[in-house]
Amino acid sequence: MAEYKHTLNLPKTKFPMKANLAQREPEQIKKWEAMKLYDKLREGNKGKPVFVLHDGPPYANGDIHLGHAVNKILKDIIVKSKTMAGFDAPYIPGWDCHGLPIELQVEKKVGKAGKKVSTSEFRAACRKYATKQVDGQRSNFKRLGVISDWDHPYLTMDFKFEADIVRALGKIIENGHLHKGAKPVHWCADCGSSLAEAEVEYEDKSSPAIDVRFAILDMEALKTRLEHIDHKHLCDDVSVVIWTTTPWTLPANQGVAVNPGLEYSIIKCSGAGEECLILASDLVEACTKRYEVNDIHVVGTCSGEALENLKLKHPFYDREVPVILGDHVTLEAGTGCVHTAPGHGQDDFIVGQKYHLKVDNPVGPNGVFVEGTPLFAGKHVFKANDDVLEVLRTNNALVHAEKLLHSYPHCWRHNTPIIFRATPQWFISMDQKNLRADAMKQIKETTWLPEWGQARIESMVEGRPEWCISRQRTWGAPIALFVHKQTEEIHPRTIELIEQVAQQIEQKGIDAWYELDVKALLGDEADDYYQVKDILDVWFDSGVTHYVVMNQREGVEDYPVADLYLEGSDQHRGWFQSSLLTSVAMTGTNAYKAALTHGFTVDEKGHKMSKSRGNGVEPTKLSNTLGADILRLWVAATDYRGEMTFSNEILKRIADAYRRIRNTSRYLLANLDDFDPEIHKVAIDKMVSLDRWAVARTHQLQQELEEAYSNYEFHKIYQKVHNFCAGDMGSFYLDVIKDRIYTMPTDSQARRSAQTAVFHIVEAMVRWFAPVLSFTAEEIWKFLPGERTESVFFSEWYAFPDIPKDEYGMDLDYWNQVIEVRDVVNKELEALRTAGEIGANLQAEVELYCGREIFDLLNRLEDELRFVFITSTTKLYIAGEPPKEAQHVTLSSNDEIWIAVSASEHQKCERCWHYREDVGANAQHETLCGRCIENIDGDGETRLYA
RNA sequence: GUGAAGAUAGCUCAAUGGGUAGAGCAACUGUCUGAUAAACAGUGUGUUUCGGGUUCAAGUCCCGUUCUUCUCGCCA
Repeated sequence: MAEYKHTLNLPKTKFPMKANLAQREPEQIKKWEAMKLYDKLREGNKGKPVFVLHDGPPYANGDIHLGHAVNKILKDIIVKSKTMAGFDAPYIPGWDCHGLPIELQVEKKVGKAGKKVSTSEFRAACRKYATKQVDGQRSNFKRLGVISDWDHPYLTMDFKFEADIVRALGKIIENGHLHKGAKPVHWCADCGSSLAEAEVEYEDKSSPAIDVRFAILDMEALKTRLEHIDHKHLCDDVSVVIWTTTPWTLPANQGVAVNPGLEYSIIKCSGAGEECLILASDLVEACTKRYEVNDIHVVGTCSGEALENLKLKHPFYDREVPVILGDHVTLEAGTGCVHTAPGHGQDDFIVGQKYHLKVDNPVGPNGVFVEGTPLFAGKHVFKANDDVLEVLRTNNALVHAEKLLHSYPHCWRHNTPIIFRATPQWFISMDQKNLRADAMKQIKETTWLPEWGQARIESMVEGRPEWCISRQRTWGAPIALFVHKQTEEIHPRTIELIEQVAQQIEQKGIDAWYELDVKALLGDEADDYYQVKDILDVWFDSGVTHYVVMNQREGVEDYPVADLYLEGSDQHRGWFQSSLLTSVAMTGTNAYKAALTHGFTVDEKGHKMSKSRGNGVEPTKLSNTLGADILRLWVAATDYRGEMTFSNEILKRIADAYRRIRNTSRYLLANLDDFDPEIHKVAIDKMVSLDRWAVARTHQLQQELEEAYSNYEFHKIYQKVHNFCAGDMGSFYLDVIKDRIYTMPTDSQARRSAQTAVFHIVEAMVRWFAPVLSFTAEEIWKFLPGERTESVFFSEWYAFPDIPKDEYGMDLDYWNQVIEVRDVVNKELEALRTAGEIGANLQAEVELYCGREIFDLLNRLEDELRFVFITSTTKLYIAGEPPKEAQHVTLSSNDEIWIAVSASEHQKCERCWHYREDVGANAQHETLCGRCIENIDGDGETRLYA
């Protein structure tokens, strides 16, 4: 039976069907390292136009999560696709290494800096810890197939980097943006440090909400203000009532603010004793209800303005505080009278300055009332709340107390409530040298993708407060300033001194600042100045990577502005902004030409992935089970502009799609087993028409893909490549050419023609998905016939041969029409099959009755039409009188066609499986058709079209 | 609570300046056994989150709603 099977050219390949990615990928990574792929790419691409995607540094702490993987894979896809598009695209990875999260981890191990260990020992431990974290994350990123300069990353803790951070600060000072202030800032008692806006998160907290009497001291003054009301209704005791959720700030109270434009009521309550309370008129009802007093009588009303400068008694200290006016007072909650502690609130501070109120801050850095604070010294503020309540009760100042659940700022690292605390801090001013305005201009000069990113960052920069860059911590770059002990002015030679300090830091790291020989630096002035011991906000570190890396590092040394920054959408508030601000402050222009953002990963319910929800996914674990290419394909397939949904079902679909792409590649390779392009490649104008179509169609798709790559629309690439594999290739072209490749003489032109097309297709295809399925592409690359470079990444998009106008007029449009007819024929064949009359299509014969146009169209294929339909016989007729059993179909061109299908009555050729009349006609080959005999014994058949 | 973005078949994505909602995958059914832990063929599927409005006509424009994500926030 297998007599003729050996005369066929069946597909053959060692390319494995089963991907086995988990095992193969690590081997490939080793090969990339061994061949020094990254270095060779830099060398080989020298002189090409440069494209720089500047890597935003992940924080060097903890294992990478899916979000990290998404970010790095997207960057990798872009860098690789740019490389294949003919750019020199260096990719220097970085890590953010200073900062509190690392300090906290190290504290757990060695104890607090300056207590159990010296600060320099502590810094050494931090450096060691960060190094380890970088190593861990780096191997995780490598495992994802990301190609980058892994051996030479930039670390913000490199001595050179640390020195350059200080230099960057110097540049910003030189440009006049530094500002020293003492306003209240977010303060974390656990950190013992100020926090930036970005380090604050709002969470629900239960606080005491209390109403407190501030008795009016000067009744005569009050009466003067209230001339229009009958004074006899006034009680002896009149109090302004404030409402607060932070009782612990009362010791620092310096006034009570009312809104000048609001109306206030003096109400008389009769209870245990008679008293009068002053409340905003609109809040009287809510307040008295809260106080549970029923018997009330409104004595009179007045504007808030009328109360200005009335003297009040502090509820428990022997202190007179004034009534002051402020527009920030609203009717949203409380009493309309606001307790004002300038040291503990931003509005309080601002309004306090107008009235020259004392900025009292009795709270130490650890959140404990300092020694000498009457009644509360030594108590932690949140614990002191109860004590304050007790004291208020004792002093009969407490009107009401309850619990309130409200949104309250928390430290993003400790997750503990933070406080406002007025301390001397360093700021980058947004306005003293027009930083805000200049940054706003630069935002307009920058491309934001998606577009709404611009509106987002504009609103942020427009409204943000000045940037508090000082931290009272240990592990970070120093604010290397000398401040005059008397004048509090920074040293006049600051810029010069900073450079000298930077040079020392470059040699010894940040410890150089603390071991500094101040005398040597300042000479006789040394005693007049103190050295600032605050460190810089870590956001400053990462914010100046544009200065430290771009324009300095090899590969990007002549390149001051990055083409692209690519981060999660949260970085509008983070790195995009810190980079923008520092860059504008230093140079006047932005550090990047375009900012591209991706969304966050969410689970199948659309909820974000987080540790606490337990719905997170470990990318490394995924790589080691399903393979990094599956993960990469998911990243590419997902429209990252919105949320990126990850679920088991999605992953399953992705794995299915992967198998389809892989298998298509495998089949293409299998048909090239005996093909050597040097010897067998058929010139494009000598190819069979259908093969030329296949090349043209592939070329057309490549153009679409190149555009999608340059627009960073990877999900389109996924869709198009997949559809190409399943549609154009699987269900049409590859199915049709089987007959030619399998049954025609090995070296026949028509067979080599098909192989030539397959060769062009796989050459193109392997490049298309190399940026995404890097491991698989590399694997295919090795199986491709012909001379090969070491890696697919040394090549650019495939250069197709110029396709001449088809001599038979069979262009893309032509074949699209044929395919449409093929589809309707297939439907009829399916009906025949369902009826049990045929099995395979080759068992069928087809008769088509059509109008002149379609007839001419199909007739151009002559007898080869049957190969396009994969049927044994196809006959064409001018419509006339179609038989009754013929199915009538209207094509999209409005042309009509009648289709009659039937099972063939002929014998099946053992070799080509067609059912032909001439099977058995030749006595020497009783089971073969004439075509097969010609193909094995004769010169072989001729094919022109399909 | 603010601002922004999104919500279209089970999944991933489409749908030019408003004109009968489309692909692929999955599912199901069948075929083949010369891509075989494959391949081919055929078959459905949607109150386009929901509710209004404008219009001859709305996934598309307007108003509102719900949910999600990012973001902001002195409830003192």
